[in-house]
Amino acid sequence: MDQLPLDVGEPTPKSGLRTSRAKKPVPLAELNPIAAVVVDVNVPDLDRPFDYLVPAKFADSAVPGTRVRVRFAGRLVDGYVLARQPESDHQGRLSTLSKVLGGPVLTDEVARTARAVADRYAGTLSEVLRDAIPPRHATAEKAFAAQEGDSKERPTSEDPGDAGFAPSTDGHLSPVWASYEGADQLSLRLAEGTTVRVGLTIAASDDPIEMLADLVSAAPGSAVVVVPDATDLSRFETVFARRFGDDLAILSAAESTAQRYEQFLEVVTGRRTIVLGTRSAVFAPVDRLQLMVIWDDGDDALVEPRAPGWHAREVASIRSLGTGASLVIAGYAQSVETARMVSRDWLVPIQADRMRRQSAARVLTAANAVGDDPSAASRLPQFAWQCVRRGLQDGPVLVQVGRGGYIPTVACQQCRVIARCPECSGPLGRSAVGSGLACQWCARGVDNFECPVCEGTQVRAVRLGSHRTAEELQSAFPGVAVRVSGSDTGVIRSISAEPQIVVATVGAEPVAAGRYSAAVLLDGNAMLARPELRAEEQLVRRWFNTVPLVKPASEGGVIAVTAEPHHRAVQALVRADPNGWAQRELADREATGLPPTTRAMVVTGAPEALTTFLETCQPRDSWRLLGPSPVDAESSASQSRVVVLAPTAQGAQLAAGAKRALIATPPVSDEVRLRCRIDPVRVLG
DNA sequence: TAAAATGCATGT
DNA sequence: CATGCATTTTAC
Repeated sequence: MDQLPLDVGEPTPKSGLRTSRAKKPVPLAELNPIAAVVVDVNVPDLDRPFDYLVPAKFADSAVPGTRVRVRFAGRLVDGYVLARQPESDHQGRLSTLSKVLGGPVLTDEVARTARAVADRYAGTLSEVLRDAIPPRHATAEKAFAAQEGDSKERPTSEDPGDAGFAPSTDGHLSPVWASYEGADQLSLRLAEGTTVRVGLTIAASDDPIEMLADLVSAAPGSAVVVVPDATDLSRFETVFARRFGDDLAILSAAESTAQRYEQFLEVVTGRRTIVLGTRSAVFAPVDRLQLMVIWDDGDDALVEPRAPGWHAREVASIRSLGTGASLVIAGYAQSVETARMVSRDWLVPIQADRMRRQSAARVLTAANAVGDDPSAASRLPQFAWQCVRRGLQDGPVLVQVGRGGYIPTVACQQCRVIARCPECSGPLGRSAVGSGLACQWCARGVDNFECPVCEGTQVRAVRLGSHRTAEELQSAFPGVAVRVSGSDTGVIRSISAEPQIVVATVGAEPVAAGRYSAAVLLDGNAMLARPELRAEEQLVRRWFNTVPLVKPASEGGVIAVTAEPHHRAVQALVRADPNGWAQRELADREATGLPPTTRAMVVTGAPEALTTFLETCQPRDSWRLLGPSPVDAESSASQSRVVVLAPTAQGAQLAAGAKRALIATPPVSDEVRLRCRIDPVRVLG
């Protein structure tokens, strides 16, 4: 309002410096001389496009989606052109694009998806784009451009007559799908190109990779398949490479920068239409996206560790909503989030019929043990020993153990149910002050504990035993090779079909040629006792991921579970009913108001900063605030943590409030940065 | 985030 | 009412 910008060339008395530095005017692009640019500056305040003048020399190269360098706040920064416009509504002086780097890499659709993801997680667009677009590799780009120029017969994805790849099925799926009710509908809708969203639970006896490849084949358009890690990726790649040939691109951060960027360019130019990759591949800029598949969405590797910490499943969901692309969330187990999407009719559940599910390895528990078993309470009860012994008669045996470590939590002395906070149902632990108990989530003190199950008033500490399992087994089976697989001792990928014992920590189970003849799942009780909100969920998922490693019941495959036989997690395994377990867990979360039935936000930082944050955030009455409670920071600065639980219907308000608060909270220099995460992996505990 | 603009206490 | 340093504002 006050000092309106003066006409070009007219010097102001007080801006002599600027005038003397001003460059001679550069001719501008005739058409749409303004570029809206998202600058790579990660400040919540600056999370909006900035307008720049497009010089004539960039008129044709600075198209939407291209990487540019611009002068911003005195610095040269990277950015992307979001759009070209005839004019700007910016009142001040516009700067000029400094450089254009390569061709377009950011499609309009990915930009919109990334914007929605940033909004959902109270992050910035530039943060999300950093995840969505791999770092530029100039050499790879040059090589790619040269190669593109050479090949005259560039495969046109528009051309329906292109015989390079024809769907191997005419909307018909392979026979394995026969036991999956609703699969015909699914393939039909994929073939005709209508939107379908599915929660797919795969039975242990079936091959998920071939099945998911079937779905990709059934869909005539582009597909993106996301797996959690490099191990899954290589298994999928073997099958996908065979089935999709040159249409397949692999997007993974494990590749070299050059390879990764080359694959990305193949995708963004539309030369490859089927993408297989790890979490960031969920943003793959394929041409006419038709199908997204997320494999094993309960795996935490699908969460981007850097801010704003998006989950590939949620990104896929957002992208599906924005584009109408079909969505398949598949796994041997069903995550609670997926169960929720099913219960909200956002996903259609598809799973194998009971007969097919029951065809997997038979599950034994202590309840199956005959007569009194004196060792039933020990770490490796008698029926588990027997399971190992019998298994060794015709193949390898897997012994799955939980991670070691002390668990500072308490359980009912009598019935061993975990002691929980009557207020927020967080786990109770020994209070740091005094001798009482305190909630580890909301810091509420609990003086008079009463077990809601058996009314006991005494508690006991729960801890994991040390991992002597391998030695114990070795001395019990002297002639047998006992190998250990774990992140500390080294992970074994695969083993032969020879009789041997593999002791593996959860998540490090090798694949056995011809499958294991038996498996023993240990430490279930201790893992079920962990204070984390998602401990049981992770255990159930791990168990269901282990079943396929063991021979089916028809070949004598047996799995022994040492955890409490009547626990619903064990029952789910016995009955091969992961969906039922997820439904019940969901109902519990609903009853206690915990995620995913509520949207969670975890804020950590200096106590004063937290106060400011919460004020600006304007929590509604329907939101629950847990804490602030002190967090045991390794650094000397005192840190607190607040957990905010809001109804998911108010997720947008929560994120918007968080963003407002992040802007308002002064960037306390030196102090520990205020951190805010929405729906983090570790919500509570 | 980094520079510019503003604010505030201090000293002449 | 300059001067220096801290805090706030702005960024095309």
